Amino acid sequence: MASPLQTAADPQHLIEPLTQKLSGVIALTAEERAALAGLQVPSRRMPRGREIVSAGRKYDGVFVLLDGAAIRYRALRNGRRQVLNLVLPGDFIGFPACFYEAALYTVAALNDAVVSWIPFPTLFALLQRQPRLSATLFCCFSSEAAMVGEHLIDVGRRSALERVAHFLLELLTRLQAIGQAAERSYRMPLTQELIGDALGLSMPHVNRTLRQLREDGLVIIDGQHVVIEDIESLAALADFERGYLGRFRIADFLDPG
Amino acid sequence: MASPLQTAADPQHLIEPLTQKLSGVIALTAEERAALAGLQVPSRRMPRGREIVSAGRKYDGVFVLLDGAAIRYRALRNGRRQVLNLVLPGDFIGFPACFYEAALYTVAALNDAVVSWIPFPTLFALLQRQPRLSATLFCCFSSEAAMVGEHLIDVGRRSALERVAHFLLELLTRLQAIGQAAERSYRMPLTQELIGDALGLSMPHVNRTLRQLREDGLVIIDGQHVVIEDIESLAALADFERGYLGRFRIADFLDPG
DNA sequence: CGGTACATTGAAGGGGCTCAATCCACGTGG
DNA sequence: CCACGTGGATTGAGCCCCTTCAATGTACCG
Repeated sequence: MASPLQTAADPQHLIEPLTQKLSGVIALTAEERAALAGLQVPSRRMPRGREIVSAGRKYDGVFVLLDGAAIRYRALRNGRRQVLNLVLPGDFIGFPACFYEAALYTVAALNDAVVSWIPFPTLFALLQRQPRLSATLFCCFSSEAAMVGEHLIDVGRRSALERVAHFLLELLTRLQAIGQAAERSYRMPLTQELIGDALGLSMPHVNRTLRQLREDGLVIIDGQHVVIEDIESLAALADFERGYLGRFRIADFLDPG
Repeated sequence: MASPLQTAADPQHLIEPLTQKLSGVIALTAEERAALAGLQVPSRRMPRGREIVSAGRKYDGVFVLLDGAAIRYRALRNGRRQVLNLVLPGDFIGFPACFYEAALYTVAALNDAVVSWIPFPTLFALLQRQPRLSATLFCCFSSEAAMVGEHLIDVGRRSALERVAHFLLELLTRLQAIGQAAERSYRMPLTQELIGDALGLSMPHVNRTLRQLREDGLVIIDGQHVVIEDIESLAALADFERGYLGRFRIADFLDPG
């Protein structure tokens, strides 16, 4: 089944997760909102498992994930796989690889997802006309880079228990930011095998670690349903600081429009 | 001893490592070179060990490393430390943390270093007037983010031997790009302890791993002097692809000026 | 000459991996 | 309606890579 190309009947709706994300960084003017809405980007449905970006191919633009979830990963020659990050609605797909001759990583849909496509000429024209959006985009890219940085700290210098705890808390915070998590619970989009590939652990050990967290009364996990029982203790265990997911301060340096 | 503030008597010279780096992405016009040279940024000498950026503090701009070397790292509560990346001349200091309320990581000079300071208003004004430079900067940030990404793959899914091999090759490539390495040799700017903090290994094991690489005839290490004996075998061992350090392709999408 | 920083090497222990079996939920077709 | 296949979760046993702890070596410097 070929993925049907949806006509962008309602571009305002389609680009909305991105607009919402950007407006969390600076207060967007009406003109900027109009410029974003005017992008007229087509959206495309991607079935579960489909590769949205394939490592080694080249792309003349960036994708934005509008609905669903995806993972960015690299498959190594020895059969192992490292998941770099989880892509959630509003996130760009293609950074930082999009400017390279060949994509560095593969991005695959975790479940049925919707993505839109912004060609480079369109993107650069937008940024040239709306310099404040350009600065905001720097912030978004910074945020993604910071998440990979925290991820590196996780994998490099934390125990399995600390890693999983940190992972669960980061996911809670990110999902809350886009309204897909309650105060202490959410739906886990990854299998235990993928959690292992993200955290540099084997699947059996992910399972054992989750069991330990459960036995310690820190989390409840039933299938995909995750409940954080004791956020304080979990955050202490994981040395979790949500600063890197938080607010930016460039608004002070930009003209109001 | 307070760090002496140098008068920017020769800004063209001072900003040169950055200009050289940017001109590796796109061919800079005379106007763009002049705009960069006109930045009039003061440079400052940082003695070995000095913190250039301290985690938790806030900064109203970015630094550019002009000479020397530095590490970006996070010190964890449990006393451990993770080095995120090595900062070399021409690299920005402050990305991705610079847009946050508080710096996420600490950046410390490895040896006597020279940095320049670009306040946000100056930077944003430059980018607004020179949109091609803005796009080029996106590429530079992409490159830094990609290096952290590769670093994550290294630490998450490779053995100690593969990690160290990959690390040595990445360093060779990066130092060559700025003319600080010969075809197969360079001066190692990090101690074995710091290599361990970068690769998620203990110092004794870094030592043993280096010895193994030496015994296998892949590298020669004598103090700070590193010679890659067998690049092919080392690259095969490390699964090293230099693509992420390589060329960009945004030039096609930008007007020549 | 003593102190500091870094490199080197050994011994012992543990955290996480590998390999393997089992279980369960679910969908699908006979 | 049940047999079967499949994807994922769960659990166990054994082992190995890497850590921790510790001692020693060595160059450099005040």
